Amino acid sequence: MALITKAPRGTQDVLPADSYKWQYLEDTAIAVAKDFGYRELRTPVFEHTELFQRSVGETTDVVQKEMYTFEDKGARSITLRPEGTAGAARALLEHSLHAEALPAKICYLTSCYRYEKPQAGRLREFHQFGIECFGAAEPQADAEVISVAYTLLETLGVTGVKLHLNSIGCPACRANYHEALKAYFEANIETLCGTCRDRLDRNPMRILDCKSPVCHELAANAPVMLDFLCDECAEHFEKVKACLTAADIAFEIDPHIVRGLDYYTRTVFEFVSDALGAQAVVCGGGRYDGLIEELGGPHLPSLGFGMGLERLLMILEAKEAKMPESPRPDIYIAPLGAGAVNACFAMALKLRTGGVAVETDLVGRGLKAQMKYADKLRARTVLVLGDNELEAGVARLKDMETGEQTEVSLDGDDLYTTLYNLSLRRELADLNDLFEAAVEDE
RNA sequence: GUGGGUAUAGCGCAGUUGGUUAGCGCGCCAGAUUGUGGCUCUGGAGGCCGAGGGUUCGAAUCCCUCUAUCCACCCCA
Repeated sequence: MALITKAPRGTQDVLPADSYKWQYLEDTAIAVAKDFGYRELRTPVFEHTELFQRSVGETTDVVQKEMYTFEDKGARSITLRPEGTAGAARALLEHSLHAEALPAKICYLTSCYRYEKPQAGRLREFHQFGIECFGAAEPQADAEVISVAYTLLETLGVTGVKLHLNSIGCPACRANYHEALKAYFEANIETLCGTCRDRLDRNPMRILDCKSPVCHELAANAPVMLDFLCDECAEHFEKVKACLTAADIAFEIDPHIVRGLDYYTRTVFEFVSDALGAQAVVCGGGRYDGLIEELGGPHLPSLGFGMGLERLLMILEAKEAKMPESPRPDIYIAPLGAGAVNACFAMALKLRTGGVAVETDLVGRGLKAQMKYADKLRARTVLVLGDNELEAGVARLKDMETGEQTEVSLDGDDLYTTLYNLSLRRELADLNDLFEAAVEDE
């Protein structure tokens, strides 16, 4: 296929047949965040390149090889955001949001861009829901942020997801640990696989995760980060765990979690799904107590998470979680004969203004074809309007599920009332379904 | 960046050791039913067989190159 009719590599269109699912995800995420006091922040798709170099970290893969960076016509180096936290932190400082009551709690829905090789659950343009809690040092903040992700997943009916938790300490205890880890692996350097020898300098903690059997065996006896935490970090971690336990949020300690962005400190966590293949992390986040200072702001201990929306949707579909139905017309109005066209148009407009979803003919189909079309659209009802009906002022409204026809008057609000009653009955039925589902869950 | 699989109609697929006009299912359009959908039947439209090059009398089929896509490594959401 010619390039001109092909979306760029690693990007996806959300088609009209699926967009309602995205609206559902986004609406639910924002609603849950709102209950926890997180208000939406919108930041630009692109930022100054330096922002990401400083916050994400010069040595990370994301900065070194995955950013979409270009020079604009004013000779500025610009980068499409590879993640959401940096822009949020920048906006916080630029508008002094931290000068208002602390903590500053924000959430966002953003597209992110990374030049990677696409595979299952990994795109070059992907979408994140995220939250950030700026200026909250207490362990309850860690638990709260985690509980937002937890609650969202619960609300969406996601199953098969586990919370993995770790603490990577502060820069001081982490340095000690890295030394111990390096010493351990260097003593066994001949046994390590090729990739792990490379990792030794850059990110020794990655070796713990290596799939090669030799490295795996070595890793089993390697020193564990949690043993190297300083007193403050250890205490903080204990309190986070206690807080989660008190709230019945299950977690498992996973000493292998290593966030790939430099700004993380202390608590790090991942929500891992069993439905995703190799890219199993649907949500990842943690604490970043040093980031705001790094960007020239005050000392402002903070934390947050990012949740991959494409991955989230993949899970919902794999697990066949309950989602709303795709939208459908309440009524299809079929004009019959040239004389009825304008009357149909006027009636459609009047109903639409009153909040009814109406479809009518735009392509000159015959009646039979219109019925088929209405069926395809899954219209709940059909009203045929021809000369007879217009003259009599009365038409028959057909219920497309039962085939039953009800007489309605065309003048006055008879039709509107009938449709209203139908939709009311429908809503009551939906409520009933919800109720029954809730009872089943008990 | 490294590896492996795949590429035929809008979608899902068949196409035998190379052989004449490339098929099937679903979907789309129309008719059977002159004012009523779903079921059935009939007909129709829709393809540079991913792109370029090569071998051959002849290529969807064999060879080479490229591209796209999927999966995995790596990395992360």
